[in-house]
Amino acid sequence: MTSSETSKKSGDSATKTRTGEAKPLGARARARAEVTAAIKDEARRQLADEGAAKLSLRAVARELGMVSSALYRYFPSRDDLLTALIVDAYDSLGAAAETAHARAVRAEAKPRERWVAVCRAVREWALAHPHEYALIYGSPVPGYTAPQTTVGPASRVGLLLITIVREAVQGPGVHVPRMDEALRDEAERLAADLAPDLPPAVVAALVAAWSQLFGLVSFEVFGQFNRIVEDRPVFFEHAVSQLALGVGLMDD
Amino acid sequence: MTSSETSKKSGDSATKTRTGEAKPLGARARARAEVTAAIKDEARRQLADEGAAKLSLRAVARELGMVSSALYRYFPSRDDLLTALIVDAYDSLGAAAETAHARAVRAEAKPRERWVAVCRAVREWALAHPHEYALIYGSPVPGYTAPQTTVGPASRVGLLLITIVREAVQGPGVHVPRMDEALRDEAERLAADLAPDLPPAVVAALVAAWSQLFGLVSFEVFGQFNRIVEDRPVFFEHAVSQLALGVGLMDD
DNA sequence: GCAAAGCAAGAGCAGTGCTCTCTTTTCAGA
DNA sequence: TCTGAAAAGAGAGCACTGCTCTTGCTTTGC
Repeated sequence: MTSSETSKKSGDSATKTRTGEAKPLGARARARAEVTAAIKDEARRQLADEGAAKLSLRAVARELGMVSSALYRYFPSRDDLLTALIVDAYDSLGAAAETAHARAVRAEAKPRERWVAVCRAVREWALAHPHEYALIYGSPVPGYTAPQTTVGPASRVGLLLITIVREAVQGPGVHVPRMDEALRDEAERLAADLAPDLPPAVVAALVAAWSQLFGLVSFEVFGQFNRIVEDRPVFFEHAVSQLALGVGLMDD
Repeated sequence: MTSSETSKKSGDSATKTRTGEAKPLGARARARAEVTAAIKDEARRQLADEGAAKLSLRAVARELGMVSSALYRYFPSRDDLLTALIVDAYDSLGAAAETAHARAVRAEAKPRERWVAVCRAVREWALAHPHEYALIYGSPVPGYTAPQTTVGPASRVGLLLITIVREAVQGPGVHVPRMDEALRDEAERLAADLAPDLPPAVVAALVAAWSQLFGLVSFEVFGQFNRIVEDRPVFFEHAVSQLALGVGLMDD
């Protein structure tokens, strides 16, 4: 079954040689990409079914009709598979947030509405993919080593929030929040690193709001709101709307 | 303290004679309590070393010089051991927070200072016990079933925050935050469940702040602030101080 | 004193991550 | 076009895991 598939893949790739385009990505590389994707898909399926703890390389291989040792040609360890899923999850969440933002921009929504739209997208993605969410915002699963590959995708939501505030500054303006004297140095450092064009107090509030957004989402996804908060969407929207106020996004 | 709790599963409530007098807990029950505690201690040690994913019943038994099957007399499964550790972690965190609160009260600190003191205690406990923190506020580890035993200890920090605000109401008073019309029903439900004597808008803000506090702590403990926030204590204190403002705790 | 319950030990089952060897398939350079 | 290297799959095997079952031994309550 697997052998027939592989041979089929290599067979239809022969048609491609005719075009001879710049980087035709040979049949072998093509097959490798497909198998890699299939492994990740199946792993994601098991992840959604049972959670990261129960994800088993052998079970993935079994389901794909290959022997477990073959899988190690694609991912050198279970943790590497998990890392790949983590990167994909960050990308998926980031894309969802960016799509929501783009839609809000297209609808000419006010800054605060854009903020809420992005937060809502984060929440809905998390509820739709709870185990993937747990992978990236829950306890660090492997022996705790966040590879460098994750830092880019991981920051997409944060960058989006910065963008919203930045555009608000150029528009109707933001109300710069009050800030303790003790925070000055740290706030200036944060602003220099993340958004030199924004007031330090705003950047500091932004970072705090960023983590607090995921506090709200995590509590809902991880069940901490069970038997406490009933109307979760309304509660969430109100909370993130207050968060927007905290970073200085006014109504107009 | 937890000895009566731990024995509830095996149902050794034979200690209650018809007199109902508290029995001095025979040698066997005593040994059982000691072994149970030793198992949990060793498990906690391994938890701190390697994290929940690597916690192994066999390794715990090996370290204690007993055979793995013997351990099942005390905990019917690995998940039950984890559940016991979860309950203990909630209790430990709750105790740390309550101690900090009591100290602040004794020092006649103002409500907002009490709030900050409790938040600081939560953060410091989490940084001191990252893996135990991950157990209770990270991804749900087992097949996701939070037993009823956990709800009591789990709410200690939340109750403490409510207490602080309640006492502030009786003192210099709180500034009731603005609230959307859409949130009214939910806020009233929350207030009825959690603190009927407080304004619904305050209770809703309280629940949000509660989750946001753990968002801040989780981001720090789980490494999301790495290479972003440098002066973590100052940043944290400022953020939770703003949180206190959000629930209406004024300076005086 | 005795039956019942509690407990430790050991064997064993099914499953896991991972490594090693061996064979087959594919691809690129002479 | 042929050939040798690289890539891939198959299978056996190691050390480990959670968990169950059976076998003896000890403590306990009547």
